[in-house]
Amino acid sequence: MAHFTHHSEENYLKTLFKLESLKDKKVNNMALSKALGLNPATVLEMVRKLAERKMVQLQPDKSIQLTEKGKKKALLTIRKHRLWEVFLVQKMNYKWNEVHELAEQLEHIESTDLVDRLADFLGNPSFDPHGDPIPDKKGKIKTNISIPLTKCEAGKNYKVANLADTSDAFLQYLGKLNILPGTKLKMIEQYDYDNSFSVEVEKKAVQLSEKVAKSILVISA
Amino acid sequence: MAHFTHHSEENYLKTLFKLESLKDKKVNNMALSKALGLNPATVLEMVRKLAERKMVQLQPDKSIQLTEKGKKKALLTIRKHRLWEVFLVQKMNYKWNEVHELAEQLEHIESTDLVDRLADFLGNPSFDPHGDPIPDKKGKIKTNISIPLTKCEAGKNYKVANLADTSDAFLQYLGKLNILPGTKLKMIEQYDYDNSFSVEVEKKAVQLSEKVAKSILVISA
DNA sequence: CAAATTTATTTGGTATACCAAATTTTTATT
DNA sequence: AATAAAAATTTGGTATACCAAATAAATTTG
Repeated sequence: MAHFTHHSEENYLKTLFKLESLKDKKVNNMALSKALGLNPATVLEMVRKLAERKMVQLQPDKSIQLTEKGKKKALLTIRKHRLWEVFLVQKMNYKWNEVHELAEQLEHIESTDLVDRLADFLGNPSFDPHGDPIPDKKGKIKTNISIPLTKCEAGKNYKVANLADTSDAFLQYLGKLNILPGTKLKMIEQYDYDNSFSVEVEKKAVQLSEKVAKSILVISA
Repeated sequence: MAHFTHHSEENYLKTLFKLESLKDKKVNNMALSKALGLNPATVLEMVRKLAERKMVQLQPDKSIQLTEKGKKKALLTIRKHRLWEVFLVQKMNYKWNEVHELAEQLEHIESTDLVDRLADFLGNPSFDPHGDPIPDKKGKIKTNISIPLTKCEAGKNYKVANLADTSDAFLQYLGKLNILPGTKLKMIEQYDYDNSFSVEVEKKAVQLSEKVAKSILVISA
């Protein structure tokens, strides 16, 4: 019985990794607690255990930093999560917005071998259904720093790097909007109403649904 | 965070179900403890909780019996386990004897919907890679009481009911041995040496490898 | 049937992972 | 710098799921 020994460890590391890479702001106990939805006392206790296990380092200024070991484990957990998401969408016919909870469970299955086989089975995808990149076996994320349009900041300029959906229908639709790999665009804003986006392409405003936006991968420009 | 609330519950119920259906001997605390590999004190404690949850009933003679509710949950857990085993063998290319541990983890994923989709994805198989029957969505096991030859008792007579492997190669091989659905045979013994079997078919002894035997499903005769 | 053995049960602990309510420390803010 | 606010930390608990060792009850057996 594989005693879920460090089942929650993966959640802490994953969350920590996301917080670290999100902003360049240092991660403190409060931020981590909020992100995990747990009591700060609990989180502090756990972080100390993670420090004993050399997964994180508690800096003198009380910020929490992943060690290389911790970062690697975080990335491998993210890999598992995202591959299972691809599986759920591609093979189990879930919609991309329905899979998070289930992937959250599946990511804790302990077997790197299974994950690698799963990756092969799925055709070694580089992106999950949300457009987020999937780390490789060694925990390396494609240095391809492209992000889906859904994660862009208003007012900034980007260049289309890649498309997560390569179906004809999608490509033709984008073609009509004059969007293709290489196109320069500027994020205007996201509308709360339907989560759609407004972007500027060749001096003209274009409306993009969330579904479309998440499949357009861009890099800063 | 789905607190694995009754993660171990499934193990207890599953094990209990297997013990109950194995022999018609009643299941006591000792037997269950041994089967689970846990301390009797632990098991007693847990069984009492299961009784509170109406999953089992503690009989006056101290035997432990599954309620209908408990039996159903046990069967649904077994369903999950066996479907994941099929997935691991058919899609992840594991060998049938390598999948138990992993299925043990996967069976605890909470989502009946996923299990049903998985079943569809796998073509709604009736047997797992070991030849054990897979309960349906409602927890019903095919009343088809056939068991793989690997589970037969020496000296008893059986009739071939079904084949778990329907590949041409397998059918042709069996054909040469004069074994096909309907054939009557008698189990002689299993050899520890290579786990192969000796059975009597039409008064002649026939040697069957474990691999072959597990795909031959029989009923008592 | 009484002793021996096996089961069941109780008791006192452990580890993990949580929380709420202080309290202390740090960081603003005026 | 003094105070207010925020963050960190401590303290005392909880629930789950385990265990070992002691005791009690039931069963077997000579």
